[in-house]
Amino acid sequence: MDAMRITLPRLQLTVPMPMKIEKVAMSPGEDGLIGIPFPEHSSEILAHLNDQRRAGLLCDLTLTSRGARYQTHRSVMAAVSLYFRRLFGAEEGGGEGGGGFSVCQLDCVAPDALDALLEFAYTATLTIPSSGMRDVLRGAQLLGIQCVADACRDILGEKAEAEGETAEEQRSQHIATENMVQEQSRVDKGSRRKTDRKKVKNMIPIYINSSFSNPSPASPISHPSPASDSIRSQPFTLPPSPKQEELDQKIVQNGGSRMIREPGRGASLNGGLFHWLHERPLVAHPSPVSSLNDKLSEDDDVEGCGDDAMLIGSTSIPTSASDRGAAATAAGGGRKRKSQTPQQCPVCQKIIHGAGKLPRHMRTHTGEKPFQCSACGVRFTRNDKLKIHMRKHTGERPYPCPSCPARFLHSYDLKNHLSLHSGARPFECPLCHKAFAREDHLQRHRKGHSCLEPPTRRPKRKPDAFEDGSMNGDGREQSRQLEAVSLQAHSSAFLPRVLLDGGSGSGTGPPLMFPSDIERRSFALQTLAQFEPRRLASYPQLFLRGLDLREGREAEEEDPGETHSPASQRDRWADEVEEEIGEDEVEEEE
DNA sequence: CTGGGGATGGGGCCC
DNA sequence: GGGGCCCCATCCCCA
Repeated sequence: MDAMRITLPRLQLTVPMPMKIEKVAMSPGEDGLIGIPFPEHSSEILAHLNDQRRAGLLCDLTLTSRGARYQTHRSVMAAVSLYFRRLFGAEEGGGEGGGGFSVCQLDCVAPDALDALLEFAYTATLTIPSSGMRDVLRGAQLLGIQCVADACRDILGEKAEAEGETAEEQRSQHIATENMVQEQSRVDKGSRRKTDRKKVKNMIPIYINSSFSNPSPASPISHPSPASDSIRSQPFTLPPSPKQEELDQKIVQNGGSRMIREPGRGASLNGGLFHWLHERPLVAHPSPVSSLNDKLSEDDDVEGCGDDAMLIGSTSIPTSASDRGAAATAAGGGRKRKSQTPQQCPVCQKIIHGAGKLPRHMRTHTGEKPFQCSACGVRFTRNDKLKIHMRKHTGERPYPCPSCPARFLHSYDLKNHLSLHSGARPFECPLCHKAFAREDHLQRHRKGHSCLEPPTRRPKRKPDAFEDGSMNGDGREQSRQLEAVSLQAHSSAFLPRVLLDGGSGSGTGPPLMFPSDIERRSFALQTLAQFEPRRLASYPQLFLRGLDLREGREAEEEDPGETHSPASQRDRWADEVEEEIGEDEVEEEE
């Protein structure tokens, strides 16, 4: 249900839409200047630049590496790379602030690595073969792309090694960089045509301790504004700029066809792909509808499906929803399901249960907040939420604690509070046995990386304890055995196994990923599948794994028969870990 | 990292 | 069927 939370923070639908801007401006109590954030602006700019790069539009820089050519934009490269900043004199206090380079030969950076770094520059996504990690690290160091270099070192376990560099070494490397930049600059100023053929053979590996930060900071993937979408929908029909024509001619003169390499194409696909998403994925732009779907998928991954790619899921909506409801009823949740006609949202196709609930749901799309607090002007999408909000002004706290003077605004606050009195912590981590009073705290605990310490409360299982019949296999004993699965199982129990296996270092293994990027990759894959299937075709393994991964999560989270009782959750988690054990044992036998 | 408060969106029941 | 009210799950934010 929350699979997309990381990449899809709650949409601020009231802001980007022009008709809502007026509402914002008219909000009482907001005199003077107003700030209207467009959180998707930076990502859209980057995406447009990437489109231009792929189309060869407005490119004013060609990078070459061992025969491969990559068209790019100097401004982007200067924003990403300290090396290019200095090369172009674009660094703060720099010289002419632009330079006149058109071709830069970087034979010291492997083509695939350069390709990956370029892709990173335009998408904030680093996609490289795991076998090419060192090349990328080397390239990132050479070009002064610090965040990529740091990530590669982390992955390669060379953090300490890199940090162990002496200041003297870094100084010498820094000087080498300066010399390299100066040399490149001097020659290039002399003859731009000569630059095409010039080989920078004396590039010295450098470590630039820059403070580069991602040019596209994490921003919520929110719906694009209609205006931006209309722009995006227009094909690129602009004629090449004179500079572009010159550049193209130059490329032809140099005997090289224009080469916009796609990441991961060709030989680089041999090994297991390492796909690392830096910040948010920028592989493509979702349409407004799909954005809304994505937004909805925060809560219901299957239900919010309006695009063709997800039609299968869409057709299953009514069944799924009704089944879930029926299952909830059958599970003895308490409330009897009222016979009512579900309504389907025309925007996201989501099935809304309950008569009269569709308008309420639609406001989540439009951003309309018709209910305004007369005291502070805050607006709400729902009247009942405003009513609760008004309690803050009236001081009404209708939920008193029977055990103490505390009173609460919400019934669930009281419920949480009561658990403090009772000391009840019904939500226990099946692995470290840490107990929580609130389910969401346990979920947070499981999702985070806090659950990494080896279990200490219970002894390790005996090797054959389960087989010799001395154990009855009940849940408690099973839990003890689960603890013996080891730290790896502990940390991996809630991660798709393929991801962890990817860390084996094998070049042919599955992709290695950071756990926190699971959802991001999943989203990126889906977006890629929807908007750039051609590129996705280059990632067969990645695509399949991504979908498997996502389906796995959905299967886990969309189980129509699941209940949210602590006991049932423990059972499910125990099952997960049990499967983990089974897999481990199979591996041991092998 | 955890505990706690608050916000948000969906579903059930009722009028 | 529309809407109010309530409960619930989940998330975010802050200390």
